[in-house]
Amino acid sequence: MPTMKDVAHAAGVSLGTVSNVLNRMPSVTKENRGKVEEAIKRLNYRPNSAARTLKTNASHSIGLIIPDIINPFYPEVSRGVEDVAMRNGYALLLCNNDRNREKERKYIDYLIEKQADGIILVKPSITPQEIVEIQARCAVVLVDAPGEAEPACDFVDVDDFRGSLNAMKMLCDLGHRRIAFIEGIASKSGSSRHEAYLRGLRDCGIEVDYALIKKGAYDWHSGHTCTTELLRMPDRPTAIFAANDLMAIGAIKAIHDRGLKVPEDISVLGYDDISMAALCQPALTTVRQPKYEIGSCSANLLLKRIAAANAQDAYPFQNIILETELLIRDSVGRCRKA
Amino acid sequence: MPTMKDVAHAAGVSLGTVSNVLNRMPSVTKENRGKVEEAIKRLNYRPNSAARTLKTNASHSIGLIIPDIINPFYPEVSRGVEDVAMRNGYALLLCNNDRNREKERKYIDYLIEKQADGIILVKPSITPQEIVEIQARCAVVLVDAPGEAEPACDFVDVDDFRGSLNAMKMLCDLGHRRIAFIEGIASKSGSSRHEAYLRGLRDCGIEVDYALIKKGAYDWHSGHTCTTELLRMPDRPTAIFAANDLMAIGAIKAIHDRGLKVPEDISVLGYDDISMAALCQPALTTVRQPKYEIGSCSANLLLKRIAAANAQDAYPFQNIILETELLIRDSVGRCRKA
DNA sequence: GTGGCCATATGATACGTTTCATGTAAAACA
DNA sequence: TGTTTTACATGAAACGTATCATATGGCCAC
Repeated sequence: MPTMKDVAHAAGVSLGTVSNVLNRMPSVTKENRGKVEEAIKRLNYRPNSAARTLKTNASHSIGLIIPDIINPFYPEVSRGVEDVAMRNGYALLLCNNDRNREKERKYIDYLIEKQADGIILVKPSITPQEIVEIQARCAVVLVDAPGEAEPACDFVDVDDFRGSLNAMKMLCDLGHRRIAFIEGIASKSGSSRHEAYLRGLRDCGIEVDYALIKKGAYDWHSGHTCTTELLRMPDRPTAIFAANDLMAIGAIKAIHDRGLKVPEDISVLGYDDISMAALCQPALTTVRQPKYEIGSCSANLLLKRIAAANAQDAYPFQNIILETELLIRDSVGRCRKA
Repeated sequence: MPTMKDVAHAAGVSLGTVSNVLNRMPSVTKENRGKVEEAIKRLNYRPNSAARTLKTNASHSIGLIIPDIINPFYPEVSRGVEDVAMRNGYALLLCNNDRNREKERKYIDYLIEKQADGIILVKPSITPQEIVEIQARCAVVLVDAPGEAEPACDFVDVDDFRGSLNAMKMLCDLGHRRIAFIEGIASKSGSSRHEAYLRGLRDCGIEVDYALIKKGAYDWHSGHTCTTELLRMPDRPTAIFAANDLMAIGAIKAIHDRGLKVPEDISVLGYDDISMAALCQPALTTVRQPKYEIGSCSANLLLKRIAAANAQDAYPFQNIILETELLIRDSVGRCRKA
């Protein structure tokens, strides 16, 4: 592979001049610039980014650590990240940690070793203490981080409480009084939805029936089994709020299996708006999370932080809260039960 | 950040010894190894992979260029790639080209500049000539490449012809004679499915009715509109074979919109087995593509090629054809029309 | 014609590794 | 004991780039 030295020789100029041409420095005569550009083309020269990284201490790549790209929530998030990264000349290193603490640690170390300029950590399980250590080495943005001990860090979150409360209000407005909740695995966003469920009931003057709260696991299957249990109740719910779409779709399936209809017999409300939500039968009424924006905002935040770090100016950590949107489709209807 | 030199100094040994410890060379005494390891821990030293890449000419990272991670087909593919890559100490650089020739070129150049050891190109649109040029710089594996001029390259494909033919046979065996086909955008895999459709009809002695062949675009919407047209025909089909699941789901929706039932009135057959296929109503009978395996096989092939290149031994290009699987669910039934 | 100034070009140096030729001391042998 | 072999350890050199102090030459003012 040809190097800058080869280019310099071929163009009859010095190494420094080639460097100046490559880095768009103004102090190069038209003539030399032309000679260098010609030589680059002729030799088919490509810069070696490893050498550049070694010298400048900037790899122009960022890492994205997510639970699992197969989870229908994350492709859009990662696309948002990638678009912003690439638009700014940054490459994206993708890592799936399967919500496994150890894998997460390993990936972080790996990205640091790869000289990533920054890392976006989605649903991190590491401790605030560890985050501080990482920040000493590269920029960090947290997405949907556990809230208990919010560390000094940039982060992006979704206002799940507001989104869920809003959805609950709609259910109540449609006359539903017996509303079940299928929750997910414990997490900040999960507990926000749970709290909003309780608060929503209270706001409407409905007493909580804890038998209507079921523990799911964010997957289709648990939505199905939880719903089957709910349907066996003597006084079954007229609406089900599932903490994510996958469980909501499982719920619809369980309702159909029982020979009942959605939304005529039971209304089903989801959360997330994964692509399948619009296509299932009936189309799922759900709370849309701004998935792409989660990714693009995180990436923007990260790039700003990287730029600040390079310029040695520390500005305060930012905290972006994105809003949800209630998407009214076909799976929720007015309560028919007098 | 501490460097190897700092470690060497702290441990009271030479640079070479530290390097030998880091690279697991056997020729280091237990004593020195211990001293070095202690120093590494104490200083919290991390290797600088940019320097290593510069020296060894191996970045231990590979690129994956796909159309779009949001397309439900690709998350699993990319997960397959990532698992294999990471298991072998390679990082994954993810790029979405939106099936745009220019973006594809740009990403390839970018990956080469980043010193990627290899690139997996999914549905590439570049020319065989260009592929040869890239191969001079790094390993390449092609997935679902246009077949017209198969270049000298490793590649992974799916036997779409066989998979589709098999599915067509099932439709015929169930008594269907008027079978419609909704095709996708022209591509190798697309035309295989089309050919298998024609061949399947011929094998069963059914004459082709070109009015039953509609041009879709692999998206939900085109499946819906094509089907709506088909349903308006005086002698409408009893089965629809869509070239992918998204269009099949659109077809089901169109059929429902018309007040008809799947599979009682019309059978619908998909292709791909995206995650939503199992969850839609009725669950979609479809031809499963081994998506994860497409990714993992490609990555394995690529790593082998990289290893061979490093060892200077050129072995013949490999050509892996993966098989599909017919998944019989609920959207296809026996033909009711006497 | 001289001195000073600006614009541009030069090339040595350093970044953090790996590698390899060379050095050293202990072990093995005669 | 003296010589050869073995086992490790050493540190200089090189990978391809960016940077910066220094050099060069053209231009202007006096």
